[in-house]
Amino acid sequence: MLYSQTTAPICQDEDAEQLAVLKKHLIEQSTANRLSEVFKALSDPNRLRLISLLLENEVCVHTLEATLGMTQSAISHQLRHLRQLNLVRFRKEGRHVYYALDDEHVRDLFRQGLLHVEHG
Amino acid sequence: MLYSQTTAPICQDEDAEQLAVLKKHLIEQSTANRLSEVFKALSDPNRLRLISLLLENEVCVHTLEATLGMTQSAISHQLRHLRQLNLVRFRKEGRHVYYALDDEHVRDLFRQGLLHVEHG
DNA sequence: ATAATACATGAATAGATGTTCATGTATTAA
DNA sequence: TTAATACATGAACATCTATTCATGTATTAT
Repeated sequence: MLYSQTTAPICQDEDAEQLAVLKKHLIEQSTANRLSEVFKALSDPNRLRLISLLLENEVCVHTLEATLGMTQSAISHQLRHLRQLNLVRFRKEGRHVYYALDDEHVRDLFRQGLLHVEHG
Repeated sequence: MLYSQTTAPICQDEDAEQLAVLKKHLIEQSTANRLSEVFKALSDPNRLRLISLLLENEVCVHTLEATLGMTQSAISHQLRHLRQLNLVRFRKEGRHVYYALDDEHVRDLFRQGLLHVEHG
């Protein structure tokens, strides 16, 4: 078979039953929204570089700045974004603030995506 | 331990060796760019709904329109986007055009993301 | 040939997103 | 207490993105 689909091509005027099958695959709008939020968090190159640093370490903002070559402000804004999505946690210690990734789903998706991109 | 990181907190003025370890985790800029492209493709709710239909079936545009409740134009634009990223293939048959997902990485990421979102 | 169907596409537009700039707060050092 | 360091945040701005609107092309039906 040229096209390795599990079912035949679906076109509504041909088979009404197929249409019903298709509709079962359609994800809910609310599911789509939540799913897109997760992927959106991983959709920016600088945010991905930031996440790659937080993946296995607690790191303070200043060190992120030095390592990423982004401005402190840009990093803080990105961290705020990730905080609002509950994807990172932070801990204040003296005048430092340590951030770490706090979502296993994102960690898993990041790693899987990386595997695919690196040798896919 | 309160924070289950694999290494100690990293802050540059405390330990230069730790900084070197951290830098090894930082992904390349080009890797970040390519990775973000993949996740960006999955970052829009309507596109996710569209992809959910193409995940296991070849479907023609008109049926996508009827099922998704989006305009034909919006769907065609999204399909063009996915085409340019080589994420879908298409096949013309008479006056119909059948689309199908053509990237296992995206398929895997979609499914994994869905699992996490649905019962995570 | 003419009309209708299926799909594509450029332009315009509204909204989202990421960065910078300026400034503010909290903690430590001098 | 004064200065410096570490970080946060609002506003402004430029860019990107998704949709709509109008229109175009190709195929089939009449």
